[in-house]
Amino acid sequence: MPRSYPQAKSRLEAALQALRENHSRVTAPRRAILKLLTHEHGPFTVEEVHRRIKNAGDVVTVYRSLAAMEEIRLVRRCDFGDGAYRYEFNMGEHHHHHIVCRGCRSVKTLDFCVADGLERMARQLGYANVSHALEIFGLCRRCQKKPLEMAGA
Amino acid sequence: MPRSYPQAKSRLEAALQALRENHSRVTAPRRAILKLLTHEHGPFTVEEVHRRIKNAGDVVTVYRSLAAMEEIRLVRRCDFGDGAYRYEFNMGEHHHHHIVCRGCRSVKTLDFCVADGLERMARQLGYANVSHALEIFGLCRRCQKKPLEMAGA
DNA sequence: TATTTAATTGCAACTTACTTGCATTATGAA
DNA sequence: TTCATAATGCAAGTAAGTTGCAATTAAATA
Ligand SMILES: [Mn+2]
Ligand SMILES: [Mn+2]
Ligand SMILES: [Zn+2]
Ligand SMILES: [Zn+2]
Repeated sequence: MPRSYPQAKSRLEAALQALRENHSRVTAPRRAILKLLTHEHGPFTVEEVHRRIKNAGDVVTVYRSLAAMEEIRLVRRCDFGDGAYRYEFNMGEHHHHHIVCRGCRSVKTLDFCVADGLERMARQLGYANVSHALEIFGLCRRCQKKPLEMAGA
Repeated sequence: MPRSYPQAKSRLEAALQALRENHSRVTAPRRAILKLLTHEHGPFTVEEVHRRIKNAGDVVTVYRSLAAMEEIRLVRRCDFGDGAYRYEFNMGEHHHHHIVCRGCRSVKTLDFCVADGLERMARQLGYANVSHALEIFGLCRRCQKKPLEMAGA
């Protein structure tokens, strides 16, 4: 059971407010999606969000809602390279990176970034609008003990 | 016109040899694929490889060939997050990273890595088989001058 | 060189994550 | 309450990539 965030409720309220301020509307599916994202550790795939929520509506709604939330910077999308994007709540907080288990897809957060220097370098080379994607992959302890097929290695 | 690599011919020969040593077979499609990858700067999508090569056979063959070559470490796959994997020749060389233009998908190579420390950290946390993915994104100078739709921003 | 084995290919069908069009519903501003 | 328009649901469409299988062919071996 993932532990819920402290301040989850106020984060939820702030997120709903941000929706309103962006000419978006607060609907039952969006409320449910944001409740999950603010209360539990992600990131989550669209399918996971949809599965875990009552009132999330159609999957298409989850796709569209998360895309809209990304636009207005309520959530971040990340790519673990396994064919499904994942979303996590991030409302203006500093970005971070993950160690992702290739077996169970569990995630450890790395709360700092080593790519600032690279971004600066890219800007010096003339690039605008610079960003980066960084994920660490490995097999977690638990998955190392399981037979390989289960661990997905 | 991309400039061709020095030593391209011997790299190609070495690659074909590596295929043989791995109980793989040297076929016309594979020869053509490796000729492209050793002679021109990548990385390339499967579609690009297929389009630019006579004798590359069916696209499925390109998919399967590149997958096989990745298995035996002749090529590396990278993910620019735009829906199509890309492959570049890399036969035991040190890995590197890229600055990728979000407009034209042109690539600048960064011949060093800043994630070694993170990998070490992951191993200390108990992860095995650690690796990472890192790409820098931006809009290159040329694309900054184009209208936004063209630049894909 | 001829034989044999197993890797590779081509084709068509399939999967999967995600997108789009459109008619209907419902939010929230006026 | 009215009303403009944002969001939704459903169905259909994309697009990258995978898979099954029969036919082909590289290359090991006789
Ligand atoms: Mn995170
Ligand atoms: Mn490269
Ligand atoms: Zn694990
Ligand atoms: Zn560009």
